[in-house]
Amino acid sequence: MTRYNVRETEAKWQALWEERGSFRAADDPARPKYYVLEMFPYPSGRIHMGHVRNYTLGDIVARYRRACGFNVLHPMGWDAFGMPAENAAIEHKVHPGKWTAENIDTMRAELKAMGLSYDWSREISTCAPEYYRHEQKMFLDFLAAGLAYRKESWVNWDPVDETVLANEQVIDGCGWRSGAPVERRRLAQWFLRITDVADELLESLESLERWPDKVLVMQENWIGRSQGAHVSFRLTAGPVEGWGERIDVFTTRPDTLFGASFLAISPDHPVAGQLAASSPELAAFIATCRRLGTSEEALETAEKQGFDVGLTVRHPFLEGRELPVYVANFVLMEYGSGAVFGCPAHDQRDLEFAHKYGLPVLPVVRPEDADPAEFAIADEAFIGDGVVFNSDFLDGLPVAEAKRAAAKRLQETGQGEGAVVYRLRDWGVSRQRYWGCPIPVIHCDACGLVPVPEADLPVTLPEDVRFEEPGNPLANHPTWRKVDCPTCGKAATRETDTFDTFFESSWYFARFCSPHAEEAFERAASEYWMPVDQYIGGIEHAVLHLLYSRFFTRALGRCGYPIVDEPFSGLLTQGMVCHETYRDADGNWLYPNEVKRGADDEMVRVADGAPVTIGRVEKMSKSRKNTVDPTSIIETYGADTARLFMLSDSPPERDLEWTEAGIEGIWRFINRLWRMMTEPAVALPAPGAAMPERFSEAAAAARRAIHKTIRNVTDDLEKFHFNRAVARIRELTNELSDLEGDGADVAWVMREGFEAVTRLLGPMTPHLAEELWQRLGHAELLVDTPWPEAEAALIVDETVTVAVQVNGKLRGTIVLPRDADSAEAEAAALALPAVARISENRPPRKVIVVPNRVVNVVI
RNA sequence: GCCCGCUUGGCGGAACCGGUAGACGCAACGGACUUAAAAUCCGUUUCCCUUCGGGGAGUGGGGGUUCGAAUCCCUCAGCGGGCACCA
Repeated sequence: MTRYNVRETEAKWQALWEERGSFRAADDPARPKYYVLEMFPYPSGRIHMGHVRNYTLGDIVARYRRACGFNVLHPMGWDAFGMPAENAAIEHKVHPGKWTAENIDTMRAELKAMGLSYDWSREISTCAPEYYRHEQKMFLDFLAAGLAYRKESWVNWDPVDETVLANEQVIDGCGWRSGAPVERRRLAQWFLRITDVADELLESLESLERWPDKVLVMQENWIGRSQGAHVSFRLTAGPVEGWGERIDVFTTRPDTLFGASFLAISPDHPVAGQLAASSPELAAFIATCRRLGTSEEALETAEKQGFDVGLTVRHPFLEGRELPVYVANFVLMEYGSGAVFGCPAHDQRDLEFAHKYGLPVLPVVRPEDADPAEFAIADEAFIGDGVVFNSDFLDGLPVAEAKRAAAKRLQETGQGEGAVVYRLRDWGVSRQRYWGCPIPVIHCDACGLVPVPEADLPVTLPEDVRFEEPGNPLANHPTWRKVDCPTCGKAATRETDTFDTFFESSWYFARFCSPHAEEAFERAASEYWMPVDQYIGGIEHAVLHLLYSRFFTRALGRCGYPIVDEPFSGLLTQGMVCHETYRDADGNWLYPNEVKRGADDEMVRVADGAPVTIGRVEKMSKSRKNTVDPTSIIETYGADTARLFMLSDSPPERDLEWTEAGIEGIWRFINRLWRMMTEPAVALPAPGAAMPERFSEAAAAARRAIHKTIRNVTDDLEKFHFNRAVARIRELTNELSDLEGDGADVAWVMREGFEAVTRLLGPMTPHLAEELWQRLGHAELLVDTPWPEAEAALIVDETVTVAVQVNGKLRGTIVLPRDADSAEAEAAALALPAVARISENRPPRKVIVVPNRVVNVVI
C-alpha cells in the first residue's frame, strides 16, 4: 500500500502552481472580477493559528470563486509599521527595519507552505518608502482639503509606550497594546476630520448587506448619533473675560427646558478655567476632578460633585427665571459643547445633583393618565414618554412634538436650534514613535506649519537611531529634524510625530489593485477591482480598522483619488482559535506539547510524569501557553490537514477549539481518501469514458447522492457553511465506500464519485485534490478545472419518505412517489397499522398533508 | 444601566420558510484482523422503561400561538460581546 506522502506532494504542487503563475491576477475588464482579501498580518515573528484560520477561510473563497470562472484577486502583504519592532530594537538591539524584514521572510515562507493561492507578485509592505510616500501625499491632500488639522487637546497618553492613543485604542482605561492605565495630557496633535463624514458613515451602514449585523450595530453605537438642540444661555452679569456672554449647551430633551434648574459646565470648559484664575477654591476643585481619571471604577465610585461658581444665566423662555452655574465633575468637555442644563425631574443624575445641592425639582412631563395636581417626583426621575405641562407654549404636547416646538422657538428667538451631535470624535493620528510613517510637515518659526513640498516626498526615516533613551527616537535624533523651511529658507524643524499605524491599513486594500503603479491608485485598476467583494478577519477590528477605512475611502474620494466610498462589500468575521489550558501543581502554565495523557487517563507532564490540571478552553495566547505552532503541525500532518480541520469543526464566525484528536481525525480521513482512490475496489474506466446505458439500483442511488452533494456543497460554500460542506463530502465518501458491485456501471459511478469528491475538496485541501486529480488520469491541473455542476435530473428523488404523525407525534413513515397527491398520502398514512392502533379505528377529525414532508392525523 | 447575540447527547456541531431532532465528526464501548500493539475494518452510542413488538420523555426553566415549535411570541435564568458620568 502506498502511503500518502504529504511533504513531497505539497511541495510539488506548490512549486508547480508558482511556476505556472496559477494565481496571478491580470486586469481583464472582459471577465467578471472577484476580490477576496484577508486582513493582512503584522509581521510579529511567526504565523499563529489565528492566521491559519483567517487565511484558510480566504483561500477557500478564492479557489472556489476561481473555479466558478471569476477573475480572482487574492493578494497578501504586511502591515509592517508598529510598536513591537521598536520593542525588539530596545530589547535585542536590532534595527526595527531589519527585525521586520526578517519576520516577513519567515512568515512568507510559512504562508507559502500553507498552499495559499496568493498572487505574490502584488505583495506590499507598508514600511517601504514606495508605499508610505503615497500616504504622505494623501495627508498633504487632506491638509489642503481641510480634512487634516492640528490642535492642542487632551490626549490619552500611554506611559509605557510613551505615545498617544486614539479613543478606540483605549480599552477599559488601559492602552490596547501595553495594558497600562492611560493618563491625560495636553499636547498638540494631528487629527483627521472623521466627524465630517459621521452622518454618511452612519447612513451608509444600511447599504452593507453582506456585513454581520453585530458589526453594523457596533459601528452605529460608536458613531453614536444624538438628535437634540443647542441652547444658548445668556449670563446675567455680563460677559466672562476672554469668553463672551453666552454658555451653549447641548440637550436631547429641549422639551424639558421649563424644568431646568441649573447649568453645569465641564471642569475643562474655558469658562471654568477663566473663573479658576481668580478663585483658588475653584482651581482646587478642578484639579480634584482631573485627578479622578477616566477608569471605570473611578467613574462608578465617584460621587457627582459640583462647584457653584457664583454666576447665573437667564432661562431662554422664562422672563425673570435665573439658573445657577456649576462646574460639575460629570460633564465631559469632549461631548456636545461641554455644558449641560440640569432638569432634575427628568434625569436621574440631575435629580441626585439637585438633592445634594438643594436645587428645585420642577416636573414638566407626566404620564398621560397621571393627574397633574398629584404628579410629583420623589427619588426617581420620570424619563418616560408623556405629556408636557407647566411649560407655557409646550403645555399639552406629547414629548416628541414638544421637542420640535421647543427647537423651533429657540431658533425663532435666536437662542439656539435643533442639532445633531455625535459620540464619534476626530481621529488623532499623531504617534510619538520612530517606526511609523513620518508626518510630512515642517515647523518654521516664521511661516508656521509648512507642508513638505510634493517634490521632496517621501520623507524617509533615518537609519541611525538610538532607542536607549525613552520617548521618540526621531525627536532625539541629532540631525534628522533640522531642515530649511521650504517657504522662507530659514532654519526650521521637521515634525517628529509619525502616523498611527491604522493609517497604513486604511488604504492598503486599494493599493493591491495597482501595487507597483507610480500613483497611489491606477484609475482603471481601482475601478475594475474595487470594492473588495469579500473581506475576512477578526471581530476585534469591527470598529477601529473598518471604520477608519470607510472614512479614508471617502476622504480620498473628496481629494480626487479614484476610489469607491465603501471599500468592503462583504465582510466575514471569524471566531478565535482556542485550546485547553494546562498548569502544573505550582500553578505554572504548560504548553500542550509539554503534557500528555498518562496511565489513568489523567494528564501528566511529559518531562517527569507530574500531575497536570486541565483548565478552561481559552483563546490561544502566549501568556497562557495554550498555543500550538502551525508550522510544526504542517510539518507533521501537512497543510491540507490543518486547513481541513480549520473548516470542519465549527462555523467560521464561531470560536474553534483546536484539539489533537480533531487533527488526528482529519489526518485519518485524508489517508482514507487516498487509499480509496489510489486503490479502488473496482478498476475505474478511463477519464471521460462513455456513460453506461443502465445503472443498477445501488449505482443509480449513488449517482443521486453524488449530484446532491455537488449541489449542497456548492450551496454551503456560497453561504460560508464550510463545516457543513465538509460533513457532506464525508457523507458522500461513506456512501461511495459502501457501494458494492463489480459491474461497469458501478465502476463508472465510482469514478464519477471520486472525481466529484476531489473537485469539491479542491478549495479545502488543494494539494491532496491536485494529486488525486492527476492520479485519476487528468492531464489538466485541478486549479484550472471548472467547478462541477450537478445534474438537475439527479437531485430530485423519484420517491420520498414521508413522516406520519398522530396528533403531532411521529408514529411511522411511508414511502410515496414524489409529489403524490394528498388523497394518496392520506390513504397510505391511515393504512399504517400504528395509526390504526392508536386511533382505535375512530375516524380522524382532520388530516393535514404537507406534500413530500408529513401527514398529521388529528384524532 | 443601555444595546446586541447565544443556550441542542459525554464533546464540537447538523436540522432550509414552523413539518421524521441529533447529519457529519470527536470521544467511549463491543467485535474482526494480529503472537501483541499500531494501523485498518465491522458494529453500538440522547435518556428512561420494555414481555424486544414497542412505549415514554427530550433542544436552559416556565407559559403561549399552532394540526404540528429547537425554530414564532411572552417571561425568567445563565453565558458571551459591544457601549457607557454621552447631556
